[in-house]
Amino acid sequence: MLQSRTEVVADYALQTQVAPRRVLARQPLQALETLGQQITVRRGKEIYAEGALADHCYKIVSGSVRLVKLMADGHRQICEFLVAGDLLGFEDEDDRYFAAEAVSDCVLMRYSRRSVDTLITEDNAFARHMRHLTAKGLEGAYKRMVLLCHKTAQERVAWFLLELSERTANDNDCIQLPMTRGDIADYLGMVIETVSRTLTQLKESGVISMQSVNRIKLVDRDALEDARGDL
Amino acid sequence: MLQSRTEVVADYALQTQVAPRRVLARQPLQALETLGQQITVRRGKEIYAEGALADHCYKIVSGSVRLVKLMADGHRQICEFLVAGDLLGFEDEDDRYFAAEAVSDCVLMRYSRRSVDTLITEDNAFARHMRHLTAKGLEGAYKRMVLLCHKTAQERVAWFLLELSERTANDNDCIQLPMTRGDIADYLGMVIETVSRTLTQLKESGVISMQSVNRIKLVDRDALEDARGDL
DNA sequence: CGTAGTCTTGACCTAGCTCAATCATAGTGG
DNA sequence: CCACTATGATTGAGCTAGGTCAAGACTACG
Repeated sequence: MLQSRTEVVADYALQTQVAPRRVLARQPLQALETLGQQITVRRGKEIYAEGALADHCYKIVSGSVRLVKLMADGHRQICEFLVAGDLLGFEDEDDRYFAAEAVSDCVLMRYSRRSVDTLITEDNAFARHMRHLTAKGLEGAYKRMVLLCHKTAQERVAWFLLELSERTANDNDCIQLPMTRGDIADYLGMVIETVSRTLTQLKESGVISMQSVNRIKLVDRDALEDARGDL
Repeated sequence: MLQSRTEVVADYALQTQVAPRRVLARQPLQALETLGQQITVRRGKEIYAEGALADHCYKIVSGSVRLVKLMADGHRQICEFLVAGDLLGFEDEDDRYFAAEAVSDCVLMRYSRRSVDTLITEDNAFARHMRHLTAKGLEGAYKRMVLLCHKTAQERVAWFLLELSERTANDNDCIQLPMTRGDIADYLGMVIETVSRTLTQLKESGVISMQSVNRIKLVDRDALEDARGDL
């Protein structure tokens, strides 16, 4: 299982290269390319800690990342999953509001906060692009808020699967889940058991099938979209 | 009651003038002052609609505003409450993701998107300040996410009351609720009845008292902070 | 005084949580 | 190659917080 989780990483990297929706976004980011150095982070390791000084920003080359907020009462909230191509830690704040952890083995580009700041003040297109990304991030957060307030377990899981299938290019409507059920639960505001039960329900109603525990085939995408409801 | 809701507006405006936490934020925004024109919006009226062209930005002079997302299934999500001093609609997007409505009668400063864009490219301090505000907004959204995922009705309402009391200066730990129970419910991901019940519970346990239906006194702030839990 | 909008309270019901047992899979060491 | 172990996933059996539905109560205002 660990093995398969690691393989996914390579997939993402490859697929993102050709995913058309990223091409547009790439242009203004070329200015970054020369500034960064490449680093790797092993599965489960922290990229940065909650409360740490925000001295670097990152771009995910391959692998996926979770943004984690840990509560005193032991609860864990996953604020966001990020995949290859996504930017990370560009919030304009002195210290991290949440931690970033590698869900699978990751290759990242790392940029110093200072050089990014300079780029933002000097390159208008880049600055505008960053503002746009932040706005999209905020929009996504509000969407999740609606999800967490008003949606049933089925709707949440359906939404999650569709979202993941859109964000990571995939062949034949087959998606790899690099994260555990626990991760999904903490992302969707549910418990592990409910995530598991909901997946089996979807499987039994023929909407999805599971080649392995973390390889899911979207058999009936229309039914899944119905199950998600509108957002 | 309508009367009292309207009175609050004037209070906010006055109090924000002297609230120390706003003073710092005001400096970089002075550049805006000359660009805007003042408008008023009556209680319940739309400032902008969901999906509308985002051609203006606003600053709240007095009154309060809700950001509303309406779902096809009839559910309504209030993404944010904004009070005097807050900025509104500065997201870098072509059309509005949610609608903005006046919770009470409002006085707003309105700026054309074009002039704000120019200011952002020309005034680095202003641009930085705007990035910082957006980052704070995102942080707030993630906090709400935690709230919606893991918190009980009591914790949500306690959090809401404390939040409101911090954001709107108030005398003697007394806060005015410009919004209805329905608004609060749609903000906290609950139903009207539960909001009402929770408020009575807090009242009966002596944590708060209610001078009128929308004027709440925080009798025991410590107990309220306990009820909120940590965030 | 009547009306309309808002708020409160009560009685019920259910989606999803908790607790607990079992199963599946990958990695390990002999 | 085969136990053995650890981690994760599934399934089952209750239980409860909060949602639903329905009936009143309060308040502002014409």
